[in-house]
Amino acid sequence: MEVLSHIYKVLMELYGPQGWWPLIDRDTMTLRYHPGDYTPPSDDGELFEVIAGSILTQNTSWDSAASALINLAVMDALKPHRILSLDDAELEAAIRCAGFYRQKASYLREMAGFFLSLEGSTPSRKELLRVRGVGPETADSVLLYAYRKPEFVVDAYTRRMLAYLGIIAGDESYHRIKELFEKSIEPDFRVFQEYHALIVRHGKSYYRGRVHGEGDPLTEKLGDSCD
DNA sequence: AGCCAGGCTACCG
DNA sequence: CGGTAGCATGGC
Repeated sequence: MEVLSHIYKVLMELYGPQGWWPLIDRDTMTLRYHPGDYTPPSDDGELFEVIAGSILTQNTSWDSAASALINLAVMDALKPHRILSLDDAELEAAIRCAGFYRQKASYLREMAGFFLSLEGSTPSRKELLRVRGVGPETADSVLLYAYRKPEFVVDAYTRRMLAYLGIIAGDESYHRIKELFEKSIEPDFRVFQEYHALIVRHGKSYYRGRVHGEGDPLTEKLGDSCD
C-alpha cells in the first residue's frame, strides 16, 4: 500500500500541518490549532480536554463539539472531578449544543471516572474500549492525540475517501482499514496525527454530503501509483 | 424542509 | 456473529 504514503505526501503539500488536536486558549476562550508543535497536551488539564472533545464530537460537527467544550471550560468544569460533581441538568445543559446530550453526559462521566482511576498512567486500547461510550475511533483518538501513541484513527471520511479512490471496497471493518495504514506508514505518532487530520480537512472539501469525491484532486495525482 | 455532522450502544435475527 | 434503530442539536 505504497499509495497511502503517496496520498499523505499529496495531502500535506495541499494543506500543510494541521496542528491537531485543537486546544482551548484560556485567555480568549477560543480553540487554537498548533501546527508544527507536537508537544501538547502539556498537562493533565489539556489531556482531559482532548478526551472530552473526542466524546463530544462523536457523530457531530467539530464546531458544535467545540461550543460544548467552551461551555464546560467557562464553568471550570473541564476536569474529571468537576464533571462528576455537576448534576445531570447542569452537565446536559452545558453540552446540549453537541447533540446526543444525555448519552454524552453519561459518557463524559464514565470517562471522568476512568481517567481518575488511571492515576496518571497511560491506558491500553483494550482498557479504553471497556469504557461505555468509547468505541474504536474514540479509543484511537484518545491514544493518538491525548497520549501521543501511534494508533491510526479511521473515521467516516477515511472510509469514503479510500472507497472512492478504489483502494478499498468500502465495507471493510474498522480494524481492517486501520491495519492498512499502520502497515504502510511509519509508526510515528506525529505522522499519524497529521494524516488523520489531513483526511478530515480534505474530506470536508470533497467527501461531505451526497456526492463523494467529486472534483477530488487526488484522483488525478494517483494515476501511476496503483499499488 | 431535509440532510448531514471528526460514532456508540443495545438489541435484533 | 453482522446489521440497524435510536440517540438530538445546529448549520446549511
